[in-house]
Amino acid sequence: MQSYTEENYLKTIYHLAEKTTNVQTNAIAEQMQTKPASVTDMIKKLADKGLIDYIKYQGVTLTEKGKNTAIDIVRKHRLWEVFLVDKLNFKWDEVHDVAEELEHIKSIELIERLDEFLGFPKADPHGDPIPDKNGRFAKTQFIKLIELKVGDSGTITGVSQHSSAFLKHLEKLGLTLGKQIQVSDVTDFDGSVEIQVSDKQVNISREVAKHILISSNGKN
Amino acid sequence: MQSYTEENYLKTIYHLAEKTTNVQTNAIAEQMQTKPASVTDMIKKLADKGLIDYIKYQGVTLTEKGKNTAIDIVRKHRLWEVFLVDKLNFKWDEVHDVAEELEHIKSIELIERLDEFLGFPKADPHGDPIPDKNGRFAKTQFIKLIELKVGDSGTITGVSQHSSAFLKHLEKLGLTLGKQIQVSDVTDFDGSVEIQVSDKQVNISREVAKHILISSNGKN
DNA sequence: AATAATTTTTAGATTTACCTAAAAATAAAA
DNA sequence: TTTTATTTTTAGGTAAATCTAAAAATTATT
Ligand SMILES: [Mn+2]
Ligand SMILES: [Mn+2]
Ligand SMILES: [Mn+2]
Ligand SMILES: [Mn+2]
Repeated sequence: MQSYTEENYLKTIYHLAEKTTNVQTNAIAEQMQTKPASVTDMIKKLADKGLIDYIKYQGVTLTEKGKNTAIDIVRKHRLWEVFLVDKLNFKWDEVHDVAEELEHIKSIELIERLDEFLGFPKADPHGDPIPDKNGRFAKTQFIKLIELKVGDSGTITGVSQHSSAFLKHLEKLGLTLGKQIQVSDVTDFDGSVEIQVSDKQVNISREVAKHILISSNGKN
Repeated sequence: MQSYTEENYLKTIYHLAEKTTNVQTNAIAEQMQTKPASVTDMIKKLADKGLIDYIKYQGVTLTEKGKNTAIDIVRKHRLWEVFLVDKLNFKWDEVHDVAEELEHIKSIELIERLDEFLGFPKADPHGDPIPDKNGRFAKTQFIKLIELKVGDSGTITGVSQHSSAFLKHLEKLGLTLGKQIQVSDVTDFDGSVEIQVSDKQVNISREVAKHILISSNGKN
């Protein structure tokens, strides 16, 4: 059984490992909003418990056991987010912090029944995949909106940025999950992208376009 | 903002204060499954924070602020229990431990929306009243089943014992919340009570009858 | 290869929530 | 009203998770 804090470290390491192979002390510290010295302390403990492999000065990697634990927390986090949006009518930019707390509730039965109650969802309100109870993810095929060419179309199925500011911005532009879009122009000057959504033309910056994930349904 | 532990102390003190006016250190220790010395430490802290009034060797009482905090936790606990039973199909004897964890999730918005989602319930799965968001309880008029005379009838609206063993026993006898009952006999020998429920006759011990709460609907 | 910069670890403290054992206060019994 | 029993508090310590400041290891730059 892991403490609340240990669980958060494992989850952080898991997410960092999605980007870089070798997860470093400073990166963990930044993500956890703590100091590198504290991270070193916790890293030793997690290594002692067999949850991570650790060589001094060389960063850490999750063991099988550690990875399973992390995935389980990710599963809980995302299921709770679905609950908050689908059942309690929270907006997609309001759910993360509450889910950060709910993900630590320790009851297998609870999460099984919640999963069923929600209809075994495959993705959370941000399009992130929800692993099943065995830790398996349905594999998804995303492409960044920025990579689409003029004329390409697709469906918004995820975002790779979860800040409230970003999500509210998308909401305002009508760019929500499930929306059908088509790229109508790419501005030479600043690389901003003009897209067609629900019969409207909207212009989004390169920065925004980078963080919208599209499941492509055909090029032109 | 209180810690998880502080919240549990406040809730324990609140519940003990329902029974005795002056809540003693040993009683708190027993309830919290900890040692009196630890209770003294925490009591000092809560007094410093203005959540309880404390005179050395004289026990404690909740301040207005402390009482409000405690009631808020009771509210959350009971709402989550309703959620678990009504939405996730838990049985009434399975919800308490999970609710003990859920009650500490800190989000006013969450509990407001949960309350609404559940249809603003007035009682939890054990018949315990749920305070509204201002901490006010709908006043209820219970009488213990043991106090009924032969011929008296009423509706089961609560239990004053929450152990899984007791609740499962009632379940097996068909004595669940909302059931209409009538006392048909009281045995001289052991004081056990014979009651009529859903066209069946069941015999329950004095001990069981003491912990079933009835909203009386007329004597005979 | 030597020096400088960066990253990571150790050393030594702090805070929270516990504990045991012993002392002090209060309550009950003789 | 002493004596005894019970309750409560203090004294002193432990473990988890954090911190700052300084030392050590690694990596990058001349
Ligand atoms: Mn999230
Ligand atoms: Mn998410
Ligand atoms: Mn309960
Ligand atoms: Mn209850």
